[in-house]
Amino acid sequence: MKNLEISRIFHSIAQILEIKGENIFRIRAYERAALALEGIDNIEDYANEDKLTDIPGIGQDLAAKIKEYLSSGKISYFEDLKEEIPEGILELLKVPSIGPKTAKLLYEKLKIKNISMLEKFAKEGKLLGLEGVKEKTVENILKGIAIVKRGSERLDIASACEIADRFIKELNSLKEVKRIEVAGSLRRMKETVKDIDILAISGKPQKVMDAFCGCGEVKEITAKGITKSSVLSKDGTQVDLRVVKADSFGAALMYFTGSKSHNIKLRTLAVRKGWKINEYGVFSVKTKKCLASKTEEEIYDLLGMRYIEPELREDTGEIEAALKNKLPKLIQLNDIKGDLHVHSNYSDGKNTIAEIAQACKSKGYEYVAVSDHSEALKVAGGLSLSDLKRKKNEIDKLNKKMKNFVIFYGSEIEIDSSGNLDYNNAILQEFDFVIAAIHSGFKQSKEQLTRRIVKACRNPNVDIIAHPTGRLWGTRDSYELDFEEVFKAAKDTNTALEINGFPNRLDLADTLIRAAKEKGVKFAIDTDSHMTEHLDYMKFGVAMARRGWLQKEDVVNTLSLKQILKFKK
DNA sequence: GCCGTTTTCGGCCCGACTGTTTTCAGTCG
Repeated sequence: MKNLEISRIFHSIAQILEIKGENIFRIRAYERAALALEGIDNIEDYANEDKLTDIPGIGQDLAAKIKEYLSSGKISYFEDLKEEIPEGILELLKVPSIGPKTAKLLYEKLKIKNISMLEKFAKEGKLLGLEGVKEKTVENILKGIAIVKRGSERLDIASACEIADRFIKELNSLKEVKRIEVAGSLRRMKETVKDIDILAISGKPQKVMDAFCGCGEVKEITAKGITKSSVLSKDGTQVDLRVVKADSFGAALMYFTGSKSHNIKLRTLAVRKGWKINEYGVFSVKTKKCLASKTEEEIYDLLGMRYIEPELREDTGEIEAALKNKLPKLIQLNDIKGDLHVHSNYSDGKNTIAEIAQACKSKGYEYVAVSDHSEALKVAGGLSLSDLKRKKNEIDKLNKKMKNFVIFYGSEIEIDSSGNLDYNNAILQEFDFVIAAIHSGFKQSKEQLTRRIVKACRNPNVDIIAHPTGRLWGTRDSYELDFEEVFKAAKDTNTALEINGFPNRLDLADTLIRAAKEKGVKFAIDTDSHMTEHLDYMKFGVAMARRGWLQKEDVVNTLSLKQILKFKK
């Protein structure tokens, strides 16, 4: 992903400039641009159409640097900067409690160039002579190094939800807590999160803070104040709690939900109107009077815009859309009428088809497609032709017994290395739903992988492409695809692209969903369940769809039983 | 370095907590 490579370089440039003590606004411009680029998956399209400066935060200068990187793989300005400040010093900034000023001090006074040198110096007491450094600072640096060493992996959304729930449950039992909510990137439902933010209402913040820091889940307290504290949970996740009064809950929730760039843009808009936004409310600069604070709705309303759902708050056009009253009406969990990608014990799933059907029915669904692996995927118990026959018979029998619910006979079919499907067309025609997927040959070229998926779309029996980019969080990166080609093929052949709700997949990614939607592609939100408990992952799939600005109409499994029969090929 | 209902210059979001100071700079979100 070129956009992420450039984003990282801009971020590094900002850090080097900060160490050099350059103009803070120039530094912010690089940081802002780095953030903006994270959300642009088709940066080459912007460059080719000469539209780079359409991206907020990208002007003439940065556009030229992006073009330079796309054509040469380098940004000469960055190469020059690295001559001045060794790149290794940026490593020091990863240590919590070390920022640019400290990094500069460590490099200039002691020639410390990396974390292992820093650890050695700290343990030998050699940092103590430095200006403003005493025992406590050294202690914090060593703690910080321990945190970096433990690894900075981001938490998957499901684990983060579990940790947050445990804290919230414990705090909610206090009579001093009037209300408590998750905020931060978890409320925005980002695929992975770095830390967990929790916001509470209470008139007795000190009591709440004491309870929070004393939670059974807490391993270490990193900061404890009257209204704000940070702890590390037993599994090493940072959890922040902020306590405010009921009057400022809306403003605090907004501030604490972010994203940072969303907040900055709102605050900038407010400044132009002679207002100031902080976590306590919107205030008139002149009269100091509070104009709105209790709910998020009244704040957005005051700013002259529609309420913006948390999943959209990334400063990728949602504020402009809200001002023009052009926000989409986002899909909701209860719009979903069925799950089209579920594994049974015929392949590598745990439950019987009857159990799956019952669980789906009790969720209020009208249908489920039991789509086990195809024969080639032996490791996952892919079904032979005789298995298929047995499975079809069982489904037919169950369907005769079930009322107001239908089990579809489905399969998740292997796309082989040249784009052919595992079963022949005569067998494929038998299925109610065919989901095609790549599970091997990830290292092929972008062209080969694209051709495989496009070929699968063109097969008249294929209804859905499962987990289209194959990424597994923390294990495997996406394989490379020409998305323009894939989206076009999906649109032209009326093949839905899957949004896979399984927490370590969540694939397609939100930015790609949005790009595909603009090309007119339809989607299926599935769970890829391997046991009935996994059916709950639908909420994560729907969250990704919402982050991709999808409406009910964009998603095929919001269709009623009658309607979806018309969709499938 | 970006940006514009204060438009080509002169602004640029805002506050809590910590450690080391004795009023504040640095870090973080």
